[in-house]
Amino acid sequence: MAAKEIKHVPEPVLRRLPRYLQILTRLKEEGLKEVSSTRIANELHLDSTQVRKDIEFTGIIGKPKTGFLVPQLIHAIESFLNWDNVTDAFLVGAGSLGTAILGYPGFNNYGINIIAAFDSNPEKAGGTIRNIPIFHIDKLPDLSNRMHVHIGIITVPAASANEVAAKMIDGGIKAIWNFAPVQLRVPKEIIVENVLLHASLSVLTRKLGQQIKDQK
Amino acid sequence: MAAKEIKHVPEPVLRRLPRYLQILTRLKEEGLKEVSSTRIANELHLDSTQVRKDIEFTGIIGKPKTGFLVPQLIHAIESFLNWDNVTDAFLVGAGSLGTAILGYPGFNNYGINIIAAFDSNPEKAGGTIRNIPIFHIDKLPDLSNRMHVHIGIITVPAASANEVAAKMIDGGIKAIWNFAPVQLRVPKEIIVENVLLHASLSVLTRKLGQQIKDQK
DNA sequence: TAGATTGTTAATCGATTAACAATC
DNA sequence: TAGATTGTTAATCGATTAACAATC
Repeated sequence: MAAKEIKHVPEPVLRRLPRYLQILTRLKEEGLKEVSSTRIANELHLDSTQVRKDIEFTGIIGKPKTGFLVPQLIHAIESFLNWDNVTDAFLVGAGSLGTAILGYPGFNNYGINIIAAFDSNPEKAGGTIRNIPIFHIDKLPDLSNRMHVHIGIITVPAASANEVAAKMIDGGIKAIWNFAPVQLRVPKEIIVENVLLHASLSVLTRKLGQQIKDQK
Repeated sequence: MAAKEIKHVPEPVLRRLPRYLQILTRLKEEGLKEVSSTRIANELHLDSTQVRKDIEFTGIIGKPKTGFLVPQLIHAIESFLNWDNVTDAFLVGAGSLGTAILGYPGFNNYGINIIAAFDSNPEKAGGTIRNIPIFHIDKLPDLSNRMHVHIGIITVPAASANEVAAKMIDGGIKAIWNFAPVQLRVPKEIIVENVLLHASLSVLTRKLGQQIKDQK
């Protein structure tokens, strides 16, 4: 008997699931009990087959003619993304972006809980931002190891991002959410998810530039 | 004679180009004059053929054996992304995320210049954040039309994002950079680029959850 | 020259979309 | 029942990667 097959989940699927969740949460509030893949697909301008295939990854089975049970589907997606057990995280870089992320109340719904922030500026250490304590960056490895923190968030300038990543890895951090526009050099077992705002802007500015050019 | 063929540029290409730019800028500072696709590919863990193909879109021709001229390549990518002429933008939602984006000095390098911010809170109107004036959201359509602003940035909560988008479109805005975790309902000629932080987190939390599970 | 690198065509890979029998 | 929807296989599409002659 073969071990339970763990099917590889394509990243595009992982990126669509929270979008389904957003729709589902809204529909649940509206009192809807069941939803079809067609409905979800229409709201997001996707193909219904794609939605069904994505949902299949979560292990949920639908019913012909009616679709999927909304609460069940919500629970399945949340559990699939590991959002049902919230993981502690450290944030490094208490500048404006870091402060914004510390202040965002919603991340607990997305599976992470920021319990401390760090900065290289000694004047910031000792203070708090929205009740989250700030420490000097040098304390990170030790604190991280002692508290078994697994997620690190990098919101420092590009020039110091790799240095910060090294300290995180020292501290036993396993996954890095990186907002700095640089390629992090880390061992391959470290999970890195980049939020590259410049890459996002490039899509927007190029398309806009082309549209304006086309009109001429 | 056929009109000059405008080849479709795949989005993945547009997202990689600014990453090349980041490497190139660094190498230029280090005094490097020429760079090969192999070099760029290695730094970003990509395939060199892919890098060459991406560069081909910008119209730059390299030289066998030596590669591409660094300053020429930088200029070509910037011009391709329309980053050489900076476009004015309005930001709506002067909360923590909005403030962080207003405070980020680097966006001018990425082709946009935020000239005003808006908020629904009348107490914020009249003030400034980092020298950028804040107005009440109701003023947006008129101001936008008069100043010919083409880019709008949405940093309001999900619940009000569509309302804001409607006001932007009223104001003649053509491209929206959306940070709210909702699907915007806009006419198809409006360019929307989403920064979905929850989608990014889903990739991270799922991978981390799996890694931890695999170790058991 | 010898060898590294380009530009480009062909092959592969993976994700999306189409088609359709099974089901409630 | 009739008809909408599921689950799944097959076809298509598009992006990535491999191969290689041309070039400096």
